[in-house]
Amino acid sequence: MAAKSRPKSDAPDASDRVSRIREGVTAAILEHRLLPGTKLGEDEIGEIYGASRTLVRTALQQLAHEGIVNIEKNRGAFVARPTPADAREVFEARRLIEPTIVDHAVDAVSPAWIGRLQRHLAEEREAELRGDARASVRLSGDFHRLVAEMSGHSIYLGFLKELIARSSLIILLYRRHDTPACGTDHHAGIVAAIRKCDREAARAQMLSHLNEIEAELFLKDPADELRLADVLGA
Amino acid sequence: MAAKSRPKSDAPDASDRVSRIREGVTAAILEHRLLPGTKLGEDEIGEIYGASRTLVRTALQQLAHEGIVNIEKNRGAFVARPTPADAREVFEARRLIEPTIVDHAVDAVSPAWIGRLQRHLAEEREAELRGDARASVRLSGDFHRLVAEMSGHSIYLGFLKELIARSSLIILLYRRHDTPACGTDHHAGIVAAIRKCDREAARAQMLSHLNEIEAELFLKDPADELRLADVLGA
DNA sequence: ACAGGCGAAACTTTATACAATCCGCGCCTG
DNA sequence: CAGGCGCGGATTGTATAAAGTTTCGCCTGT
Repeated sequence: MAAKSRPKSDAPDASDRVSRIREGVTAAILEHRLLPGTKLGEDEIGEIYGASRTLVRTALQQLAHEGIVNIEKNRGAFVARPTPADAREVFEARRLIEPTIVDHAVDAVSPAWIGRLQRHLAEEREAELRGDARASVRLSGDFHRLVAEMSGHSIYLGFLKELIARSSLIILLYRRHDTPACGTDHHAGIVAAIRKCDREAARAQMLSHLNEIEAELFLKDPADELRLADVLGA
Repeated sequence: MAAKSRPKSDAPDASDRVSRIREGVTAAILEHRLLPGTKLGEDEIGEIYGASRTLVRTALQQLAHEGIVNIEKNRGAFVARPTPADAREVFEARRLIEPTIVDHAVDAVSPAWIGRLQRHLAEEREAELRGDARASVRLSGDFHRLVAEMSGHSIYLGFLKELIARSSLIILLYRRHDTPACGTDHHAGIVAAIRKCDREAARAQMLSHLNEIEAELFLKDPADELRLADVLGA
């Protein structure tokens, strides 16, 4: 048999050059290395990744569809700058979806999954101890993504990926203090509830976790100085 | 053939051409004119819309991101063929999101919106009376989209657009009888509840409406003949 | 007659060249 | 001296051509 490996259509890493660009930019945004409003020139990115503008363009279009990049006609692509209204919508959606996700995660509980979750918690703790803020932020988002993968619902997973990426930008823009991005203790509590197959506790802890994150944000009133801030911020 | 490509004096938006392609294909899928598995050749579509493959490609990529088109590497784009498992996920997501959407729609109630909704109901009834199945299917989906627009939550709206498009494929694939796509009576009941600002009734009616739609589907067990059917169906 | 492999055609993918558009800067004018 | 106008540079949008891959048909060998 011609043992030609059949590449999965959705293999994120590996040989897909478009995916490499997309994930490189996404990682930079998730780690707060790219700030909202930053211009993402096609030639510039193409130079960095050694790719043609064609590939860069498709990657940027995908990111635009995910809501973390804005493409302005004849102007170019920019890292998105979510408004406070966007922020409220994102967190409301997360409060709706994520408790349901953890509920399904309980259905999929297994030693392998518990192991993956606990390994992830260890990584998070290590990054925080090391004071690596960038890794910390990225891993906090990855925790939520991991739970969504565990739930086995590909649609919820896709939605949540978008919400997490946008949340990263929101936290960067509107967080009050330099408090840790996502309390690791909360994550540990959620894992514990999942392991004990305690649905209600898991849902409740996820919900309060999200509420605490949003409570740390300072979301200006839309009618207030939002317009002014937006214009001046550009 | 080169002579034909003549840009109009004032092209409204070059990006609009991509949108026209995307919306044209989407409408064809929503109206059950394009069947799952149909190959969407780039040359073919480009010929139809008088556009270059570059534009067709971006449109198809957007549709792929919405989940109604599958792009297989080096093979091309095909209308998606949701599995029964996908169908269950889609309807579970809708059961989660749409009751919340109608809840928010109640907050936005106004004579203008009630008017739009009732005008839409009239359109639906007319199409059904006329026996126009294609318009009927499309309008049924449009009703849900309209309520989402009324809710004012752009994120929910974006998610729901995806879910509706996929639902259309699912209904086409798995509906048992030729029952009307979406009971117009249900829609009328939902509008009535919204108008009366009765949150609980609106949520409950939306939920039971979705349940009835899913109940009319015949979703084979995944472990059953799914694999076989998929292979033979191609 | 049938299985297996070679080859050509068609398609997607990628790169490059061209055209259109926008922003900034300098000049001219009032 | 201030403000408007027009030109130049740069960047994006689009089309076309080259390159790679898959698929299907045909041919040959057993």
